[in-house]
Amino acid sequence: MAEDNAEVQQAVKVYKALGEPTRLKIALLLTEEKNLCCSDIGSKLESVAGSTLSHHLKQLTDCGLLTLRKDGTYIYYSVNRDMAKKFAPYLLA
Amino acid sequence: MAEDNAEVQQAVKVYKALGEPTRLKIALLLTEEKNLCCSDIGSKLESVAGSTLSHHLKQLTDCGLLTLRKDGTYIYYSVNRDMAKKFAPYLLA
DNA sequence: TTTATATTTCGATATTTTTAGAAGTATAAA
DNA sequence: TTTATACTTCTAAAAATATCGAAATATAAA
Repeated sequence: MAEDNAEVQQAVKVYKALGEPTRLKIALLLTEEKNLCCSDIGSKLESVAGSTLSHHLKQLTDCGLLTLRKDGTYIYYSVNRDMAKKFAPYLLA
Repeated sequence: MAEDNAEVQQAVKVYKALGEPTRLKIALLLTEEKNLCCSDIGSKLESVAGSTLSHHLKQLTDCGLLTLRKDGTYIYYSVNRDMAKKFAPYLLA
């Protein structure tokens, strides 16, 4: 299949990441306010275990939608706007 | 949560639909060539059972990404370009 | 009316995903 | 060094999803 290339696989990953309510909310939170850390995000969601949140953030980061910056024990996340623009501009609207 | 509204739920559905390889390929096929029917699509994919294909098409239709037109025993599918533009312009690129 | 074709629904299984608690790692603060 | 905080990894269970074959439905063709 012609479409079966690396870019399509990345698109699948991005859409899979966004196709889950908690993760979409995280992505939306991070378009409103950049540089939130894991626990900031956790406090803005309702009852998500830290380990669960960690998995979600990993998935969003692995697909390229989020970038991170480490500072001490904190990890600050932001949205990669180019990725959002390309695959999901709805996030930025 | 402020983001927990109907539009976000629709976005989740759309992204969930696109976050699976076969369904993303179907969506891409239909942006290249509109008005394909279920069996046309099946013949362009590798080994997907008709019943499976039917489920995928239902999911893509239910989220609003595809429209359909019935003609006899055939059902012709097309991409809803406004939806694609809003949520996943990558499809149209 | 019988037969064929296109698609859906049902029933069941296999796989993937989500979730969370416990334990682990890493950095910072006391 | 001890203690605390931030986050990750491990393990395991529960929930959701994908898949298919068989049966069902619907329309068209013979």
